[in-house]
Amino acid sequence: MARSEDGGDKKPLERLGVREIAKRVGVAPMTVSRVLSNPDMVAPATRAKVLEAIEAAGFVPNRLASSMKGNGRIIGTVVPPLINSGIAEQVQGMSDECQLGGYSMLLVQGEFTTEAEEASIRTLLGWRPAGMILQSFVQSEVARQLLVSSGAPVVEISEIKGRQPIDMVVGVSNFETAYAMTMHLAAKGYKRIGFVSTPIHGNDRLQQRRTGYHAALTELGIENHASLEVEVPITAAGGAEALVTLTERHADIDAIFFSSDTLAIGAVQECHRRGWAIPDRIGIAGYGDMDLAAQLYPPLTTVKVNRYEMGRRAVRQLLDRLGGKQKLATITSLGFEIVDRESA
Amino acid sequence: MARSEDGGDKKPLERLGVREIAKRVGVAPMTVSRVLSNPDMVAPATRAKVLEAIEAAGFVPNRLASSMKGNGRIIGTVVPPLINSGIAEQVQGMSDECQLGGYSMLLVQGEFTTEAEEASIRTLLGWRPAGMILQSFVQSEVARQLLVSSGAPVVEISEIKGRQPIDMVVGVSNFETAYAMTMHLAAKGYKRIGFVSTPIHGNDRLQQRRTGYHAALTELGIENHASLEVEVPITAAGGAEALVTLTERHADIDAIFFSSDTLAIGAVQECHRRGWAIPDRIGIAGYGDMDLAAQLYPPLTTVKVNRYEMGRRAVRQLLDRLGGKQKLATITSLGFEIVDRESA
DNA sequence: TGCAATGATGGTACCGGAACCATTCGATGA
DNA sequence: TCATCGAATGGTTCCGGTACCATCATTGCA
Repeated sequence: MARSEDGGDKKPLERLGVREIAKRVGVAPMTVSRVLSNPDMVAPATRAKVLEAIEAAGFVPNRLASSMKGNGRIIGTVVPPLINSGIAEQVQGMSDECQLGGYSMLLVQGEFTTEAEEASIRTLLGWRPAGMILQSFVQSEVARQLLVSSGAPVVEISEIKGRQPIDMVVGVSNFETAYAMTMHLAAKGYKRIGFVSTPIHGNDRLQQRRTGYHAALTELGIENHASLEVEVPITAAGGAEALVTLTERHADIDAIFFSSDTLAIGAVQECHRRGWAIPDRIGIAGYGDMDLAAQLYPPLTTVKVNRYEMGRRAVRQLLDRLGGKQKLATITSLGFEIVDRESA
Repeated sequence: MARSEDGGDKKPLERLGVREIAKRVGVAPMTVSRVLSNPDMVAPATRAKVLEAIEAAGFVPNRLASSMKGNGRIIGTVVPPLINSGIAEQVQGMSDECQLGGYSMLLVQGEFTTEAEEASIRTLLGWRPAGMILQSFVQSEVARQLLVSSGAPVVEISEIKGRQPIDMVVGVSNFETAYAMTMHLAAKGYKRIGFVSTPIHGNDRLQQRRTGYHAALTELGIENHASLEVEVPITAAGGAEALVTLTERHADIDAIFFSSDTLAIGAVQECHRRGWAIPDRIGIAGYGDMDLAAQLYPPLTTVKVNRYEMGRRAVRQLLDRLGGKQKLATITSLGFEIVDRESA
């Protein structure tokens, strides 16, 4: 395709750089650089020649080098296991928005232990990202310090209220959502409502959801019983197991609010297995409104939170800040919706 | 926490580098660099002092700089939308393995159009990754050329057979899996078996699955009818829709093989809605064995492919190559399993 | 006609680790 | 006692794009 006219063209290794291209065209390296980042500063004729040479040589500019001059184009992010419901959508949203803004996304898997979190953040900072997006609040004080002194903007996707954010926050009020769903269930006539979640410890979101559930019950004049709450792994099997546990503990339980659709769907399957009618025998509510929720039989009543949008927004915040559009720390609360379907 | 003893310590910006650390400790920059990458070459006493200074200053070495010297620590990957079933697990596997090997993962969203693919690969190459992992075969000839001349090892996670791979391949034989499942359904007594997939065009995997389905039917002495095949979007609703379409077209259809569990699950829900007994009225088979498949009511017969492992293996191949353990192009075929449950 | 303003382009240093080679020094052996 | 060797450490340069400033050529306007 690219024919070799002058001696050194014959597809050498990847030993190409602006200097090499410049030499071939007969201009200065700076001019080539300008064609790449500020095309308007270069005369059309020159620009065309440079672009042609770039094309012919299959030259791909080294972003590492330009990043070193301070124009980082990496958005770093630490996420919990992608398999968890909702995270994938969120990452998708982040990725899409990154690409739109011309940034690349560096993805680091983060556990929730303090030291793992710190390690993840160290790794990220090593790449001198233009900005960072973190799931839930940063626990480690050291990591917090590192982030602040890095000077890069940070978005925490998390619970809206609570701890002091490092910089910006995007999220929903998990308290509100859970409160609203619990009240919704009560309004539908359910008297004894259980609450099932994945392990709560160290997870702001879940803590807030449980608190919201508690607050609603209290407001309804219902006493909170720890025996109405269960923690299970985030799998369909976990949901089924929780249903079994709770109905064994309380024969009169008439509704269960699951902190994740995955769990709720598992519970619905368990009901089918037992021949229990939903919502007559027991009402089931989920959280997340994943794709399957609406298609489920019976359709799942759930809290709809737009995780994709959450991811997009987080990146947008970052890019706006980088673009100098806003200086201040911001907290963006996305709305939510109680999707009332037939399962409760 | 870190107290400032000598004048210049008081947490300046992020203007730290090996040179600065070296100055503070009273050694040469090279020594600091060695502490970071070849600690054994530095005397324990010196090393300790350097580490202490690093710790105190909150210094995080700049990986961009070291990457420029040829020790890239980025594994780049282009993936289809994460929301698609299975991809999330796979990315998880890749990510875990990357971290184990001390690499960071750059994630680029890739569409399946030729130009989008090319753009994604260009972006990736800009970061001079140590290796790359691509989903399905690369279509664009230009992109292919770029990849080859980049000199970095490439793993395509795709269909095992077929096109000439760029370098290494990890995957399963989609032909085999679909062939096996179709034969399995026939062995269970199903006579008229439909095939539902997401859009096949440009997707090697799906093409091979369909071919496997065709081959099995042919071997069974059954003629292939295009009317037994439907393409729908990869959602539960799509699966339900496909079930409707096929049963309307062929009243005598007695089993449907879905190319994704998500579709199959949607179809199962549709059956519940219609009060159709599974597998008596119709048999349903999926592909992927996602978490929910086993918990579904009735449990879903499906093809189990370990996507997580696939991701892990892909990265492992890359790292082995980088470590010089193997030189040749390899094709790794992972096994699969027909999980016979009650839905068919 | 002359000189400042504008636009296009070139030269060079720099970002921050690390490869490469040089140097220092104490220990060992003949 | 001195040559030899290896371990520890230092000095310099380079990777490749680009910020910064300098240099021209051209144009506008007093």
